[in-house]
Amino acid sequence: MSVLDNPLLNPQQREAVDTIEGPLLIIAGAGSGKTRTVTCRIARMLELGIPPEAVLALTFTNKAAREMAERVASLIGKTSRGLTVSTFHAFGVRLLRDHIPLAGWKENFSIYDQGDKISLIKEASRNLRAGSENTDLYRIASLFSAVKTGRGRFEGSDMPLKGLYEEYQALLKVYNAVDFDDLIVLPEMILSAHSRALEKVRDTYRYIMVDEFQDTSAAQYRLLHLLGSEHRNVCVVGDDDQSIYSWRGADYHNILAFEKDFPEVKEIKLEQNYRSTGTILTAANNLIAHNKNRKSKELWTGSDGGTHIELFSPENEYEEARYIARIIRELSLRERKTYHDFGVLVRANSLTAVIEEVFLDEGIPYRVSGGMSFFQRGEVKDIIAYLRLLLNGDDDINFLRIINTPRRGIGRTTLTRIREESDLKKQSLYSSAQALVHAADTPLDGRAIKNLKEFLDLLDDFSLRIRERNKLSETVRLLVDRVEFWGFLLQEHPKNTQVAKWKYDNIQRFIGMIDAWERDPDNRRKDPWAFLNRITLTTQEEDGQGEQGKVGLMTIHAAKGLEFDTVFLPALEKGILPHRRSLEENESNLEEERRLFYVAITRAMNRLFITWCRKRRVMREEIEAEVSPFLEELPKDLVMYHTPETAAKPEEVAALFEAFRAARK
DNA sequence: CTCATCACGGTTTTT
DNA sequence: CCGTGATGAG
Repeated sequence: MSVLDNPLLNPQQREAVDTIEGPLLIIAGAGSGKTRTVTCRIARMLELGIPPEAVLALTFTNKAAREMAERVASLIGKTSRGLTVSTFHAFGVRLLRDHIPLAGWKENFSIYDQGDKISLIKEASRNLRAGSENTDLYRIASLFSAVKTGRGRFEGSDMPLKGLYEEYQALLKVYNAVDFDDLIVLPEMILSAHSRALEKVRDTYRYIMVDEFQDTSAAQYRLLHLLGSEHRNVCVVGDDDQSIYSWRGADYHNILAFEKDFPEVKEIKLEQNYRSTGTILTAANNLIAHNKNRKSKELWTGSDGGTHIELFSPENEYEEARYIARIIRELSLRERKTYHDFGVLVRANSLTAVIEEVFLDEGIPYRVSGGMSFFQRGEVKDIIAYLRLLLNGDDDINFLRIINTPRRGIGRTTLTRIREESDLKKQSLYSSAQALVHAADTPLDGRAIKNLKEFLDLLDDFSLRIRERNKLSETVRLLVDRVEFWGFLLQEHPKNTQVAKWKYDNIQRFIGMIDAWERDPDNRRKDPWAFLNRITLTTQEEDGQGEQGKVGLMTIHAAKGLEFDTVFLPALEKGILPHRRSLEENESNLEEERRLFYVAITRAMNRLFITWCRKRRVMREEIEAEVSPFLEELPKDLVMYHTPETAAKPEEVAALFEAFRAARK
């Protein structure tokens, strides 16, 4: 039986699935069965005999990539080896693995994440003796990113930044490291300049598919164009109304560029929504109609009606959280919903704190996604830093991170000496440290030499172990023991063994993850370098098991692509959604903020609860909160103001709960 | 060189 | 209110 016979496909979807050759643009509204269409299309390709190696599917997040691979596998009944489903960035790594020497880097390069990038900018600034200009490093980092990807210039900003950027770039190269932007920009550069490499890549990936196309950046588009303009079998899927990553360079104008660069493109619109009630969909349609810049599109649904959107304005954020908790409990009792039917979506990570507190207090199980990733926790990053350094001795940033972690008596003076040597000889800190330890006229005192030598011997020892291809998880376990990390954690948290324990557990968990990765039969490349790159590109925590049956608490951004029976949107306040800082940055961000609201609404299948507080505690003070102006853009007849009286009283809830418990026995 | 104390700020969103 | 970074004493 062919994929095309799948009864779940509507005519538009089927046409998309059956259009394999030539450029294809699928405008897929929220909840329009996009994933099904895309995965069926891949299955169709394989069915037609296209070898999996020739198919490249690019997604935006790791999670999306994993899900797509899984769904394709379940469609064709086996894991399709050879199929490439990856994020743009991971694909960039793959290209660089083969070709980076062409750009002047060595093959064992390190990838620097946001944190490393900030450290590197600090380092560059120190080198230039630019003084500790406490200008916002965060902003500098994003300006550098804009410049590198070709969507920003230094004009208009302060002049010293250009020098700083050049130093930053030079350091990256010396450290044999690349940042996230390089993962896109370097492949583009290499492939543009080396036609043989380009031809090889083009011949390999003859069918390309891009999911969440509205989230691609200009640089990513250029890379895509490079890969696909020859064979033109490029299919992009997106929804301009769900473009919410412009701050990161995403540019939904790529949709227009695509139409221009591939004029023979076939366009298919998926406008039937299978997710939400008529009420929710109408509200979403009315809201998004306020945006001027969009491709016209109107979602419709076969199902009608649905309950009103419920509004409520609690006194403060605690009352708001308790209100949400109460509704969740009521609905799970009355309507037999399970906890994972509920999603609480917020604009900013900081808004989750109070809700977590109350959920914890009221015994509502929840899971938070987004926020700091496991791999970015300090103690885990420390261990990762060891590994990075062991694989790439030029990596000064990671050298600096661990040279005195755990404390080994190497301080500022010694470090300054090593830096001087390194500046003088133009070599890495590691090499300079080696040189200073063994030099006859070393400026270091005996104690420093001894400590430093111990550290270097440790590095040499473990670098050998890694090269000998010992089991990585065992090697890391040994390393953690050897540097006495547990003792270090205890020393760092003298008053709080709990915290030390927690951090140590994280490290054990990390080792467990390495172990699992080494055992995974689906991994083709098992070298430590591949592992490190993988986790550097995994900033969002992978949804592990044990997450079933919990309320989803996350940012709106993190909720994209998900759906919930019931959605809560707390803090729908002026200054939060639309976010003040977003508007301060650029007035025109208002439309993106509205899209954010749109994405949030369209996550809901059946019910939507919107709340805003009268007062809210921000930092130290309590401020008067105001309702978001977006709320007025929802049709009045679809909303209903929820007064506490209409809700169940606590006694009633208790009674229901008792009945529920009795029923289970 | 390490430890303690103090001041400060809280990052919108993530590969 | 809590965690991080700078600064100064031992």
